Amino acid sequence: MTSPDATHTPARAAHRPVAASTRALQKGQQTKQAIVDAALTLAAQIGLEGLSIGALADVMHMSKSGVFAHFGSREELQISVIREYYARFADEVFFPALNEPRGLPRVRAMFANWMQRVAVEIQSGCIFISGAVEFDDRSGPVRDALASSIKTWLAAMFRAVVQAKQEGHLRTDADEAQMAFEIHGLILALHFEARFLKTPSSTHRAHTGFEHILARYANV
Amino acid sequence: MTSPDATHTPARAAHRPVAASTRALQKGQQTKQAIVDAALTLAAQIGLEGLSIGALADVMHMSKSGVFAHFGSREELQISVIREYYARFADEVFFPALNEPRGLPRVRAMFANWMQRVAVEIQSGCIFISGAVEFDDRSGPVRDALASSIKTWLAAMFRAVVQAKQEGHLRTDADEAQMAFEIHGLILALHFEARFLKTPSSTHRAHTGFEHILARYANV
DNA sequence: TGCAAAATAGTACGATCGTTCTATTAAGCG
DNA sequence: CGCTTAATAGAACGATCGTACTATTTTGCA
Repeated sequence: MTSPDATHTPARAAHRPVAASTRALQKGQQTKQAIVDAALTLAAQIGLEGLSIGALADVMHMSKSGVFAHFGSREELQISVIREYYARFADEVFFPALNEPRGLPRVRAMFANWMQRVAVEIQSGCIFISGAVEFDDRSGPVRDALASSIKTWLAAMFRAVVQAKQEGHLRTDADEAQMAFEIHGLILALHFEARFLKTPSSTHRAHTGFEHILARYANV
Repeated sequence: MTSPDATHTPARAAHRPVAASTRALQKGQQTKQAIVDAALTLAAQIGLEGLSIGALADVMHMSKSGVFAHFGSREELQISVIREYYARFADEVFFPALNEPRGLPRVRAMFANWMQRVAVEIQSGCIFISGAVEFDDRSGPVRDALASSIKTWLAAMFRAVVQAKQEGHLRTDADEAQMAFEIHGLILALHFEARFLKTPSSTHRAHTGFEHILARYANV
């Protein structure tokens, strides 16, 4: 899971807190980061399309033009939000799972981290899911950024499954892409039923579903 | 799967073509129906929230106020669209499956019809899915209408699974709600990966996933 | 055919949107 | 400190939104 876009802010490469290289972040950069943070919260709730510069300016106690100047266009703001979301997703879900050994343990860790994140997003909202719906028949740079981020993560999950098979943890006839698809379905059903329908048992259902998938694909 | 709202237009009770009872549909009623049809097409593409009366008036070659007068508010228009979508969904997915005998055959038919509909919606868009994302942290009558329709359908699917177990088609330890959840996940993953990511194999993946679920829950 | 009622059009309103342009303030370096 | 440049504010733009109110047209029945 490498960055889907090289124009990423260098300061956020490794760790969250500000000041990365020799020079500290300029004033402008840190307010821009603060704006993106607020925009992320806003977009998670009302969607990337619902995100408005005016509302964002209110939250930030800034003028519309002051916010706008940092991005130059609404699309660029949306793309910044997507990149920030992607970075946090990778930090919370993907990278920690690398501490687990290749194979099934890592797959389990990735799913567990994913579940944990979705559990939070039942309240806050998930930009990957809402964005996919909002941009599913549009084109342009925002859609591209979103699709790129999502594909990168799904590919990482797929690779982990492939490795599990290589390690001999899965049955020899296991279809890795099929397994990844079914896992994705569980996450989507969890998000749908928990966030929209407010079905309380959804988390348990997703966990059980994952065990069912393992029972099918894993060795003994 | 009964209607979630009794104020349904009586003319659409059984079959699509107009004129139901003794008196034919008044002019106003049939243009209203035409507006709802157009609104449904529009909403499937750009979402219930993206639906605007101005754009709808353009499509209909009518004035904004002419369109507006039929509904009295945008919310009422959105609710009409949801009801129309629900009615079509029931006609295409649920009712035909009742021709199959109770139990596994009917479950299979419901899933097959559902799949077939989603296959179409890969191009046109699905209001249940996009609506769920748009209204997942809102409240009000539109959300209520949407949630009611979706819950009605999911409950129908669940009942079919329960009947399958009653008929002895499922293993005695089969958890019906769990099975329904996993099926829902397949549909959501299909919609996500086919419509947004444009992964061509998604339909096959969903079919295979369903067979996996049957292999787990069904008797021999 | 004529007339009441329904259906539709037309216009206007306040709000909000993204964006542009210009002015003002704050920051950072010599 | 002073000066350049970056950062922010302010005002205005055209567009679009949902809705209200008032004509005008069309419909359907006596």
